[in-house]
Amino acid sequence: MRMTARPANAHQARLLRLLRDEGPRSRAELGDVVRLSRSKLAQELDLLVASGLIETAGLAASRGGRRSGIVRLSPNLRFVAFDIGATSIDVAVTNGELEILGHVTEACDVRQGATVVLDRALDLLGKLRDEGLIPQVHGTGIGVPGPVSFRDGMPVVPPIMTGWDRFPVRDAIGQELGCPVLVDNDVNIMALGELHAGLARAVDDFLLLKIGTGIGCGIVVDGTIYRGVSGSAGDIGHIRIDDDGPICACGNAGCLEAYFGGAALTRDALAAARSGRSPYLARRLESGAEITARDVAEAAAAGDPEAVRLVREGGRHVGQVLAGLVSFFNPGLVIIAGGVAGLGHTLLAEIRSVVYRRSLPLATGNLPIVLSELPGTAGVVGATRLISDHVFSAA
Amino acid sequence: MRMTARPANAHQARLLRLLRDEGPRSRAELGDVVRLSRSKLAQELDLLVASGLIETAGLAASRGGRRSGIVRLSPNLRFVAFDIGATSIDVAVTNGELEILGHVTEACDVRQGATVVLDRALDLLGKLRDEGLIPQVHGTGIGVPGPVSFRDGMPVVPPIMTGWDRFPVRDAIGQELGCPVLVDNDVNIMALGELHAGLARAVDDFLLLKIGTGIGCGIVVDGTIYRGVSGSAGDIGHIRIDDDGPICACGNAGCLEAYFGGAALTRDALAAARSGRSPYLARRLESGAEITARDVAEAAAAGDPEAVRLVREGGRHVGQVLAGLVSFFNPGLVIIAGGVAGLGHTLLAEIRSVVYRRSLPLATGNLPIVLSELPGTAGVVGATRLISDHVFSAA
DNA sequence: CGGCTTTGTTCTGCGAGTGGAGAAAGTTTG
DNA sequence: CAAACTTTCTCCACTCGCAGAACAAAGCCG
Repeated sequence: MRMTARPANAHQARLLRLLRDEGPRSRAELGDVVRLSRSKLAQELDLLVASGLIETAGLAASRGGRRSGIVRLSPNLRFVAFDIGATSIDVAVTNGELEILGHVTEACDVRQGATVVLDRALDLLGKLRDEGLIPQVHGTGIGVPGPVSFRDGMPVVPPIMTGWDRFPVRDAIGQELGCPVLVDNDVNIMALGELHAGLARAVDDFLLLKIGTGIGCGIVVDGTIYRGVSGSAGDIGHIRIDDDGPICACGNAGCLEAYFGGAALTRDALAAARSGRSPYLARRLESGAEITARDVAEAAAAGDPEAVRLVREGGRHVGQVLAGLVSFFNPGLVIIAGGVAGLGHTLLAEIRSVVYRRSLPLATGNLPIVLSELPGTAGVVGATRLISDHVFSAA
Repeated sequence: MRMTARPANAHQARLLRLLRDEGPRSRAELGDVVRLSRSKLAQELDLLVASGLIETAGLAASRGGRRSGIVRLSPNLRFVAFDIGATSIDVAVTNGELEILGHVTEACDVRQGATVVLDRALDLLGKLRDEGLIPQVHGTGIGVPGPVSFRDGMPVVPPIMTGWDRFPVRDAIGQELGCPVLVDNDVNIMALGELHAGLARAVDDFLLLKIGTGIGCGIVVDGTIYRGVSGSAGDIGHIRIDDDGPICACGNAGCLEAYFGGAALTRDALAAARSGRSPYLARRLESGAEITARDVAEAAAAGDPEAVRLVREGGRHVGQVLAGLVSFFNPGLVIIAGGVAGLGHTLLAEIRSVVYRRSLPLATGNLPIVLSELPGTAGVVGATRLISDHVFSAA
């Protein structure tokens, strides 16, 4: 009876994913969902119990006859998530149902390089382990802020992750933790988080727009992440808005990120503070504090007109790009997420207004554009979803 | 022994698609490709022969021992393609291997409405039938120039197809011809044509950019057409290029189609002719001829500077939109097709230049951008591919 | 308590598919 | 030209996955 067992066939994999997504279920209810004979279902469940992946948990209420036995994922199952952001690390541990049991966040500059940052992440995991939360790790999902070769489990020519290019993240962490590991782009794992626990649960094709230090887009086609041929799909930060816009770090002019996103917003906010156009931000600057995107959000919430104008402008530019993507991709849902999503409804209203005006009526007719309802957890949930999909699949 | 048989299981379907794509094959060679025991393979092939879908065709050359029997798709198989364009109808008939046996084209304005245009298409099919090319029709694929509800087999709120909205094209033609019918967007079927017979044969994820009366984009994900949630995916003609560009028929300003595409190019060519900026086009206009996109192509080929400038400008605008799509979608190939593709290498060079400059290096690093090598036939081949995939699938 | 319903378990049988044994057909070698 | 080897085809027995029937166990209801 090994605990590191994998499902032996597609039926077992299906049952595990069902128990993960729907929680404990009686054997009879499972029989209603999966098209299997009662004998076959009982046989596979018995094998899963014997393998230690699931266990029995008493009897369900009667449905008019004999009470059916409940099964659930083993409470000893643990998945680990590392969500590496540009300026932060999130580490979380979940049970088999992907419920977060422990979650720590720490500021950390990704440019310190792969070894430093990953060591820090492992330290944080050690803290959670010390709390006794982790009898054993069954899989680890990792998100990093840049393009990833999913097949190789490593970043490829990432623009902001100095010292990470082709570092074998998957293999290094797999060695360290002795469990299956998958690595993906941080935006992709956020999209998976929304697919698992957020507003996208019933949607097959959707976009997740993440506006933070950078601007990226997670693409879900038919319930699975679309990564493109080199793993860079969704990298929309440098889509052109205007030929004579601000110069971008990438060398071109008028990129979306040159207009909006962490650096651009800080730049504009600082200018507004210095010129005095924004009294709120000017006071902030005088008090000696650094001006960040968060301050703009507060200023806008406080009604500072220049801050509101900045957010509106940003929303307009994001909307212009998103409108094109909606026409092209015709998604069933668009979710706005990321640090700057704290700018909230002012931003959302502006984005909506542009998209609904500029995209095809057929594409926008039934298209919700919403803010993420998973602030801070979409990434880690998505990371565990990624690896659990892998672990809960036929060997 | 019915000729309208369908494969009875997934094995038979697989074998039929193999014979369609690779041509006649010996039983022994088939055994090398499909993972089936010799006995099982022989059994399924015998069933297919009995159903009339395939037939034996002599013996293959020896591979060192007994000669193996060759099988091929029945030469009586026929697929029909209707490729309805904005201003033309193409009707073609193919054999089971999707080789074109007969092909007729006729100018026809799609705005005459569904019944008129489809009757005309059926007339043209009648001509081919009179030539004795069509013993029986096993399936028909139809492409139309507008968004389609693939599930319902009908156009939905198509902008340029007056009199077609929700007309049950699939069911009407199915009734008329007594065979399976599928309807899709004309750009999607061109993409399928490239996937079957063109440069995209070895590529899983690619874009087909069609520049004609309108501008559209076929999206292939993992070897299958992506249609979006309402069937309008790829409708990129109204993506914004500039806020203060020409007013578009859609009501917004600065759409791609307002800059380039059939109507815009004709407009600009006429202006160039009238103003005398283009001597070539001016002569053309004086001779009483109508000025069309084709004239611009000829003028550019003849070295008329203003015509060349028009093509370059157009290519630049197309490239600006395509660059964004490439960053977002990260395809493995981009094919440029459509009537205006006659503008050829001038256009292609300009598009390439913009895309390679403006898209992410990771996305463009190994990205061929090429002209279609299937001038005039991509649509009809794709239409028959669409329906043959359906007919050659397990019932 | 007795009949009815639901659930769990055992057993038999079916159909798909594999792989081996030969027969058939060709090639190569002495 | 015959013998030996190779490849292909056909037939058949056997395995495996699975469904469904039959039966046993457990619970509801009057």
